[in-house]
Amino acid sequence: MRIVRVLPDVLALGRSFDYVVPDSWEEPVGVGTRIRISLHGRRVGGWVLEDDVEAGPGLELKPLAKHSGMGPPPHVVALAEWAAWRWAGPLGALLTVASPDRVVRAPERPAPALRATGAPQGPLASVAAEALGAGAGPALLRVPPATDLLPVLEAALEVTSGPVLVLVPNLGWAERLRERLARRGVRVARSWAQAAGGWPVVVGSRGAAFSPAPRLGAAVVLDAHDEAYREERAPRFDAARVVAERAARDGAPFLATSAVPTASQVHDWSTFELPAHEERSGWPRLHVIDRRADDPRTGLYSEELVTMVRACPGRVVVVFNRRGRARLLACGRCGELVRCETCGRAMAESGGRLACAACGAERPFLCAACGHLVLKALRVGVSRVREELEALLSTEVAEVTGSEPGEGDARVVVGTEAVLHRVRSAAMVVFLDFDLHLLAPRMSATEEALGLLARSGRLVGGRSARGAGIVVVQTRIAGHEVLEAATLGNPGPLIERELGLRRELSLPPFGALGELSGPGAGELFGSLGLDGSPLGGDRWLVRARDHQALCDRLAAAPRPRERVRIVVDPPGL
DNA sequence: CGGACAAGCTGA
DNA sequence: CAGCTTGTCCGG
Repeated sequence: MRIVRVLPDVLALGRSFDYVVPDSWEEPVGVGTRIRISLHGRRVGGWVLEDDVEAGPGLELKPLAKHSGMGPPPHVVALAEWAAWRWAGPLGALLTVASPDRVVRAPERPAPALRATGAPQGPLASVAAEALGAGAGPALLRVPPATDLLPVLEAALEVTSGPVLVLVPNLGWAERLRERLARRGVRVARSWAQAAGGWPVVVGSRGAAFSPAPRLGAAVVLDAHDEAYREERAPRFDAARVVAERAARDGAPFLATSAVPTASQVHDWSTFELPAHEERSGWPRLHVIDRRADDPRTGLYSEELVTMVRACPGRVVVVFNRRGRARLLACGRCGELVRCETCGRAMAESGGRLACAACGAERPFLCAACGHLVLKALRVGVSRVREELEALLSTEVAEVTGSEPGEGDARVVVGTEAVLHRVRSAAMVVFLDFDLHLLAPRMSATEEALGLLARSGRLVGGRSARGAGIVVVQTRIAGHEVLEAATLGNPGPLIERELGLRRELSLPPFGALGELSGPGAGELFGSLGLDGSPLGGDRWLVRARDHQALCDRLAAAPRPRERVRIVVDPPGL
């Protein structure tokens, strides 16, 4: 009698059960296989976690109820188990990421094919080849923002016959890259079944870290600093680090690229750089408008800026960060503004309810006019900027929001920093008030601010490129090191300084942090026996010497009855 | 998580 | 005491 250990896909359950594999089954069953079981009187899905388990004493085992096709192969299940430990979250959530959307009965094997040939040329390809070189360990290649990264992938394809796992921050980029590679004769997996079958290249976004590809030949993560690699649901894994771990397990070279790597990445991976002039030329031309002398009441638009925008022949993208501005809520159904019944002013969400900042009145989080429960934030800041710019420039100005797909055809578009993700190219990118970014009260503010300039560089192109545009920054801190780094096209000194600061404060990567929140946070914090401090409300910060210590404690501590949310490596700290 | 079952509350 | 809510337990 063959017994397997099964993890039900009921996340809150968080434990496994043993079942018998029916003799009549013909489909293959092994670690990772998707199955259905009857558990406590109901049918639920699950994964086989262990094969050939010893029968427990005196337990009447039930048979597996149904075969639901392939799941992640055993080495990916093991990787998911590691990630569940590393980010202190439920394994089932990671196995869901690692499983196909639809039932897959068999892998799709690639026909033996000729690979694209021709050794890649140029300085980028040669530094990438060096970084991928045998025995180098996890490598980080600093490349300026306006760089075509295809030579990096060609270099990776040179060192192995595959599979090469390539991660990019979003699906749009993934699809464009697949098409480009396919046009060059590279066989890129187009489905889960093909990845499982061992196609030579797999390109995907965050979830592809858990692709079913067999033992890797190489792994590449492009724009490794991008926050899109961080899963937003628990466990909040970092796909770039998952891929680094996976490559290490497979003995495959790992290469991350970034214009603005994080301090932790620079610390943990060996950094490779382009020749200084190459790096510099891939950063955009930067124009700083020093507003220190301006009357604070002149508002957001300096004379110099208005002149530059008027004179610009191409598309202008205006970035305005409305953080810290009053935000209005409106009903998602009837459009009624959410206002205080006592004093008539705008109310904001506070602890799941609506609160008036002016008079302190409180009421439930719903529309007073129609009772609808969905209230949406009005982008008041950006809307007003749009109107004001339109009046100033006497030209049409469009507002680009995070949710609407198109960028329209207006010459000038305005939006929050999300606009930099929606528009592909521009002649000019303007930051109306860059100080908001430079002074954000987060440890990672400087990294993020430089990241915005790098992203702008993708839109306008490198300073030495023909027809390249310009990035314009209005600020009262004109000598800020972030602006200097972008001007020189060298983030190195900034990152070194950041690392020094973090070393002094024992912040990551010199120590590990976790954030606990929710009603059970205090209880869990108490039972961990680790250093830390309350963050106010239900939130606690835990500190440990390293991830081994932090994650081992988190895995061993009993979970309190009440809910706790655990974020290992909380962003912004 | 969600079904089972027990204990607690209410109303006629 | 039926009928309903709320709480606790537990799954192979």
